[in-house]
Amino acid sequence: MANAFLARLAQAADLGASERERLKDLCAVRRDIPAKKYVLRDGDRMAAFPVILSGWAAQYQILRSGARQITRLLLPGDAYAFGASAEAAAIADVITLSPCEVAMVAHGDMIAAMAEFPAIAEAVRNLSCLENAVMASWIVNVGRRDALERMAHLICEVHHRMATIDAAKGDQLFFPLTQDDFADAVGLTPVHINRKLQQLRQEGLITLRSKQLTAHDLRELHQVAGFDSGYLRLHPRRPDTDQARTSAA
Amino acid sequence: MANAFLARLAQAADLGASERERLKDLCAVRRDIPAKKYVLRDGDRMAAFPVILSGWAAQYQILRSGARQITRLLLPGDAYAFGASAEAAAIADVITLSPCEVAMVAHGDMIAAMAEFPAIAEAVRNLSCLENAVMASWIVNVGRRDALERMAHLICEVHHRMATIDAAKGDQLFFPLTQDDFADAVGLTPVHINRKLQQLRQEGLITLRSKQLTAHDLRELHQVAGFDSGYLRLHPRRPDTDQARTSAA
DNA sequence: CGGAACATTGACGATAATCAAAGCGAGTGG
DNA sequence: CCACTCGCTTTGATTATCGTCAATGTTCCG
Repeated sequence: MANAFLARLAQAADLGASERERLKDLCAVRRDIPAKKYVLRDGDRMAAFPVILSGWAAQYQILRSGARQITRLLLPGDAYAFGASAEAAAIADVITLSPCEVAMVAHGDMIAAMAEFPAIAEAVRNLSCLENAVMASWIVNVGRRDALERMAHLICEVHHRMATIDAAKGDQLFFPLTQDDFADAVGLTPVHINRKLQQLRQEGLITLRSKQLTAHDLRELHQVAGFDSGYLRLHPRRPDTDQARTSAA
Repeated sequence: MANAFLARLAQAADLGASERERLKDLCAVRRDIPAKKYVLRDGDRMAAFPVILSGWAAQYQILRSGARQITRLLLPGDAYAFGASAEAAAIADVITLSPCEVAMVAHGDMIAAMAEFPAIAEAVRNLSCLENAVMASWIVNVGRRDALERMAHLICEVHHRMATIDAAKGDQLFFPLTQDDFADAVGLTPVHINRKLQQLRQEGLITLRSKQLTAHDLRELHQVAGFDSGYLRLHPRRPDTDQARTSAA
């Protein structure tokens, strides 16, 4: 499998051969990290930022009360705070949810690459915009959907993202979230997650066993979740509309 | 008052005179928009993105059920989706919450400015990182805090942000949110907002009348909210630590 | 003065949290 | 190879926060 990070950036902007070469070099330093281990601890002043090459990780916060809220899932190809200054980035904790292979990209190297190749800078900007869109959708999810919808929506999002990077076999995907993790991602309690998960199973929507999730009726799951994948597309309708226009003219 | 957008970018990176000149030119096209009017409708393919120069606006989403969730408050100096490609940005609705003066910055002009001045590109990247941090804190807010804490936290955030741009007179600030708006920002119902607002008043924490908010005990309000302004700082402790180090050496 | 938007109140209901205990399953060490 | 543990899942009973519905007040503005 090719470098997930490179693939991701290539989706976000048109990269030439030299851009690709350069990006490949950036991911030279790699680490293997087991599940449930820190990738990043709050307060780390980072000279390099982590890029997930395989596995799942999560960015989260812990409150005084001890409650945890996951604010972002990092799937293969995702990066934490790339491009931002080391100071601005030293905010969140990042933990692995499954064994992960992560690349540490030196901050200065990335800046240099962006300066040299405008296409890389553009890709980073677009990816950052996508990140924002995903976080906005999480706010909506947690703020305005009930338990079942929330869970269904997260599953839809994750399935779509995994499919985008060819990490889903049809309607099946690796889903390493513990019920506790799931709860912390959608702002519910593990107990409630458990009950609603049973409902999703009883309604024949999903199967989830030993970190393997199957969506039996994706159409219906989208319906339940109120899921619309539009916000996950980096170039909505660019190919079609452009074509449509030229053929119409 | 100087251009709020320029001031914002200047906070995010060190800008020279020429950078400032260029940025000033970018905000040439301005519009005055009354309260509760669209700044941007979903699907608008944007050749320019809006920058709020004065007033409050909000980015939001509406669900099938009709429920609305505000995903981001745009205060003076904030911009929507700057730097991102027009396609990637055409996702959300933006509406004014008070009368606003907004500048429309041409997308190509911004790209050009970033290409020409690395400091501007850096500022944009850092601001984008800040945006992310704020959205993450919203996810935490809506996901893991109860009604009173949520409301207190939003007030703290907004107060801090307004203070940063010199738009707060001490513990007083312009707060144009309707109780409906407030509800949609923190994922509650207007009725519940009303009741908890009374509690905040009874406990002597705030006064809120005719869009004017006063925080009588900011310390205590922070306490209630579990608010820590760290995530809103673009350059956490850069001045101090650098100084500390040089003096220690 | 009249109306519209916004704020407030009350009664009731529902979704999700809490508390506590028991079951299950995979990996470990004896 | 079997008991043992530890992390995770499941279940039940009870509670509480917040939502819903509906009516009444209030303020602002033309």
